[in-house]
Amino acid sequence: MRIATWNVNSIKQRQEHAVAWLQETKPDVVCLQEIKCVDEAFPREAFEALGYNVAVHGQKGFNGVAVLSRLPFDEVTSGLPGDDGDVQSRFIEVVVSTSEGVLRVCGIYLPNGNPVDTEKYPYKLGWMKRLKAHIASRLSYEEPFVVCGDYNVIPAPEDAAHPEAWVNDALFLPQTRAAFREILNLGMVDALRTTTDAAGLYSFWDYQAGAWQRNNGIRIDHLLLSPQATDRLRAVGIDKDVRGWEKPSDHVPVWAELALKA
DNA sequence: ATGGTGGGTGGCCCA
Repeated sequence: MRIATWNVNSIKQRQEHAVAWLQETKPDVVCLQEIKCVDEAFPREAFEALGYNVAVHGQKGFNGVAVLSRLPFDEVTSGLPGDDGDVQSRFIEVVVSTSEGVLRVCGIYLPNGNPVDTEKYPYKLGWMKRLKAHIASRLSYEEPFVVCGDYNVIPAPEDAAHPEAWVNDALFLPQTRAAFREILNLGMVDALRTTTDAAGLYSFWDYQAGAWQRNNGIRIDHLLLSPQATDRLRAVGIDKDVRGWEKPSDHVPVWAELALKA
């Protein structure tokens, strides 16, 4: 079972890329972020034609998350618990049944948090606190469970080509990294980092200043695994070549292969 | 070097 995450930066702009990438890599479950459209405008037919079930939690213009799955959804819920006043569409959770039991997947678009001297940074930290509480609650189920998406967190200096450029940024501030570590300390495992300590593995390159051409990247798209999912982890990858396609997203897909038969 | 680029919207915000 291959589970992938990809911030597409507008599904309308990236529909053809998404179809080509799905046909090439055939993931079983895909979490998409920054779809930037309302539910009704999501091009679900394009993905249904490839055999995917589609769950969407959209929003006009900004944010928006979706899940594509070859297996039917047993459950779909959206909205991160803990703040009824939060109207931003950044969280969706699904459950599918494999031949070896259930798999729970949360797709997240964690707030960016910049500029840090505005209300945006406390919103990010509050969102991370709510995410931690939700994950803690789900871990009690003792299921294979994956929380993947655009975390907008650079976990460590080796996850940036130029870490010194990020020291005052919401993606790398000590408080941000500490909040991310608190989630790991619950028992969640960073799929990529548990398989390699290599530096220079990135998932995002800014559109500006030739960041892609200079390989000035950061690793901010992550798959965090419950202990029961970690036990089944077989491979992790970053589909870096997608960043070199015509009119790309600024993020590329990241995926994990779990030993779970559909 | 306080710009640069690319997505949304609607007469600027967000990343």
